[in-house]
This record gives sequence, C-alpha cells and structure tokens, in this order.
Amino acid sequence: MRYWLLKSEPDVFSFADLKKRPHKTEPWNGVRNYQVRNMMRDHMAPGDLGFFYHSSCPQPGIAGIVRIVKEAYPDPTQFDPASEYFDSGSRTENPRWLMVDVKWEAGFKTFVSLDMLRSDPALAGMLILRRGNRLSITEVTEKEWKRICELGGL
DNA sequence: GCCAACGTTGGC
DNA sequence: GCCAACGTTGGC
Repeated sequence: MRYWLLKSEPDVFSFADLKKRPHKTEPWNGVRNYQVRNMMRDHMAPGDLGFFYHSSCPQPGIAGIVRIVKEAYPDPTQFDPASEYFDSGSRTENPRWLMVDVKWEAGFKTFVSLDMLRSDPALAGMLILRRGNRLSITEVTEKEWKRICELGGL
C-alpha cells in the first residue's frame, strides 16, 4: 500500500466538496499528464491513502485524507467535446487518459499549510516542495505521511 | 531526433 | 499580474 498527495484547486473542487458527494466519493478526472497517468495505472491501488492538497489559492496546503477506492479506468471526459478535458486524439478502443475514484476519509483537525510543510525539516525531501514541480499527483513516503498526520492533529 | 516556441502550473 | 519551471508541439 502506498501514500499519495493529490492537488486540486479548491475553487474548482475542494476537500469540503468531496465530503458532500454521494458516498463521499468522486472520480479524479482531468489528469492530462503522462507521468501522472502512468502512476495511477501502474502504482495506485484501491486501499491506498492520499492527502488532499489545495493549490492555486490564498492558503495552499493539506486539508485532509482521501482513500483510493477504484483502480485506474478510462476518463470519460476525454471523449466529451463539451468538456474542457476533451482530447480529440484519444480513441474509445484505446483510451489515452485514466482516472481513479477517491473517497473522503478524514479531515485534519489543523489545516497543514504549505508554510508548515516547508518549515519542517523532516519533510524537506517532499516532491511537492521542489521548485518547478508540476505533477498533480506525487507519492509520499510513510515517514512523511506519519509526520504530516501529526501536524494535522490526527 | 533536435530545439525553439508556446502553454500551463502554481506560489507569491 | 508576474515569473520560473517544465511539458508539449511542430517545423526541420
């Protein structure tokens, strides 16, 4: 079992939005990066846990925990011309883009801000803190996972 | 296969 | 709105 960090812009879809969904579950659609797609396909599995990270917003940081509840499967938005995620180069018989389903698992007692992540020496190696990192999903080590859960009050 | 141009991400 | 970083595109 692995640990992940998933970025989302809270204006578009927030951790609170996820909690309000039926079964607190939502397909993680819109991934259009090959590295991230491959990671979902090859390394993510139901049961894995992830941090829900708010990006591109006044207060970037981690709001809580989600669980991966469905393995990678074709993202239907790639075939929908009305969708902003439409990809005319993708074929139904060989879908280019995949998604997983995630479920709201637990909210942090304390929001773990980007500042808190940066200022903790135990987290200095995190991919999310690297300059220029643009992957919307990154893997988190078990040590990092436990430390961040402490910071979040869990 | 190279690489310049362009687009996107995301913190500030 | 700025800008650094990096992925993608497309001409050659």
